[in-house]
Amino acid sequence: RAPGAGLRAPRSRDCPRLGHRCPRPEPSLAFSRTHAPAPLPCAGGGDQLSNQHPWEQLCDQHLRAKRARVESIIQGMSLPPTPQASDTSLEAAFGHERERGGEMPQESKRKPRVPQQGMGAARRVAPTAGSSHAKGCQQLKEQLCFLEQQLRWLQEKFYQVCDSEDAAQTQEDSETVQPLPGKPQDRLNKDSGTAEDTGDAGGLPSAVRVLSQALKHELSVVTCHVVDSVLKTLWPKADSHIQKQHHSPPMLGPDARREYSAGGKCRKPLAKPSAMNAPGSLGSPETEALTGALGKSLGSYAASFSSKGVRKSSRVPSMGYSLGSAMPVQHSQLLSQLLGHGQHSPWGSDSRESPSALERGCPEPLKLPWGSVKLRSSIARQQQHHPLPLSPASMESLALLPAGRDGHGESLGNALPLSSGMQEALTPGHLKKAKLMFFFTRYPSSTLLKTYFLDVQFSRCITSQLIKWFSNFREFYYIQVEKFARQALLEGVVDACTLQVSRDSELFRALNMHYNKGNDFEVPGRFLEVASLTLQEFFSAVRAGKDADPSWKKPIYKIISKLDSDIPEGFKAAGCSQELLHS
DNA sequence: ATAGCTCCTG
DNA sequence: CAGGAGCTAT
Repeated sequence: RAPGAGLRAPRSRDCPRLGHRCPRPEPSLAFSRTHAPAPLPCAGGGDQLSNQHPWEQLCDQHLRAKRARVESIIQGMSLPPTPQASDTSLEAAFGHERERGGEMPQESKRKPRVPQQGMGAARRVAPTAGSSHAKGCQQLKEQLCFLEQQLRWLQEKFYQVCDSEDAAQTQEDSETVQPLPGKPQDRLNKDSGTAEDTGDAGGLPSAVRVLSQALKHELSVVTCHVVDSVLKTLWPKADSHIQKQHHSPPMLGPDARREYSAGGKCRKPLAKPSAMNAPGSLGSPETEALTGALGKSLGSYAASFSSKGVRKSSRVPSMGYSLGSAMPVQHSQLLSQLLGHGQHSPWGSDSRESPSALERGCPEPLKLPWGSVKLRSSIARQQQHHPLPLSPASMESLALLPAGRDGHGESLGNALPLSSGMQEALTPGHLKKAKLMFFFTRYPSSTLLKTYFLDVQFSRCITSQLIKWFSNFREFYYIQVEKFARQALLEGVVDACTLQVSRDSELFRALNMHYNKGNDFEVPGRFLEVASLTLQEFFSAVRAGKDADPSWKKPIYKIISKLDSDIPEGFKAAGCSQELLHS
């Protein structure tokens, strides 16, 4: 592969460009083998392995595909783990896929096309030796990141179901209400611990319990596989160490997991070796992977929101499809747990109290009639029987659930996630979110987009539409900047450096008006820097008369394309889009 | 051959 | 913001 192609690699399209409205969504989204992480743990028709749970089959296949991909990537890499290895550690995977300054050669973002005429000999960003390895790492990072987000998404969905279930039961049974209505893990433990206790007439609780176990199992299995293969890939030495304890990948014993945890720096990025991840801690690898990756999450995001007024706090996207204000405490707890605060993430506590869930391999849930028990329907029923104060967005999200789509013969693609709220169309909330994301990234890769719009079922149309959005954003952005650059020139500005975009400047207001209409998001300072630089570049170019060249903007685009920064993790939150909508 | 970009238009 | 044309790199 050519050196510069790194991030953009994962593509799997086979039909010409599409507008934003597809006549019909392709039935099998099944991200082809070229695509990195499939958005769903379900890819492939999965008819073999009939003794396995459908989920498990799908996941297995998915895993095999992923493994194959990883291995092929590795083969393509010149093996010597360069010093970059430390840099390409998993940390980067969950952090900065692009560092400022573009010192990562493999991070070839969209290379703005070199002008057909102007720029002459295309000057690439000299990606050289080792770039293929780094590129491979980069891909792995993105894959991991993406997969991890999927897991997180599932996790969130799962707890939403638990919450609604729990709320309903407390009402029905008139249970003595404790000060705190019970944390998620409490419910979980109750569910998975006591065998048939909660099973009631409706059958829903038991279904949820079974689902809980299945989910936990699947998540842990998948995560283990992925982490394992990545480790194998990047640190062959560590691999040999690990394999001693870790022969049968799917089921990890507690010891193995502990060892695995202590496995060292490889995982450090996933979970900072602090309190909750102390070597002796019982957190399973998957737990730490999740919590760790979430760790740097909403804090920074929350900080990004302006703090005028108490109300602002509610603007921090919380759990999607929240069931209203009925259980604010639970939700905030849930949120903080998902973010890895406190030593017990839901999953961690689960593996502590009932590690058996992992070890026994819980075959029981495998017999669950998945077709009949849908998360969605359980939520819906909940809503009917116990109408909770639903925000419009929540209603919307429910309304958009693929309820009546049965006509499609729903193939593999949407087995679980779709049934629990995956959307096949982009909503105004998504648009708003995308606009805010523009403050951080002007040139998001499709992979990145998939990572941040977890609640949408990606298809080529969706991808194209999102890309088109950002293209439109850029267009507006550049037009505005150019306008102000020319204006400055006319006003007699001489030194480009004096052109700085502040929050007071008109340019900023124009931009802010478009991307942040309600002005309820505090635009990151970094964006101001980027805007300033763009302004200066335009100014200088125009002043130098470069605008005579039809493609005079390309070099500027190229510069700006390197200035993308990380998007706060909070934007990945499931309900982010909806929350933003009425903020 | 095509994904993704810009440019232009409505 | 979407659609389409045209271009480029892969």
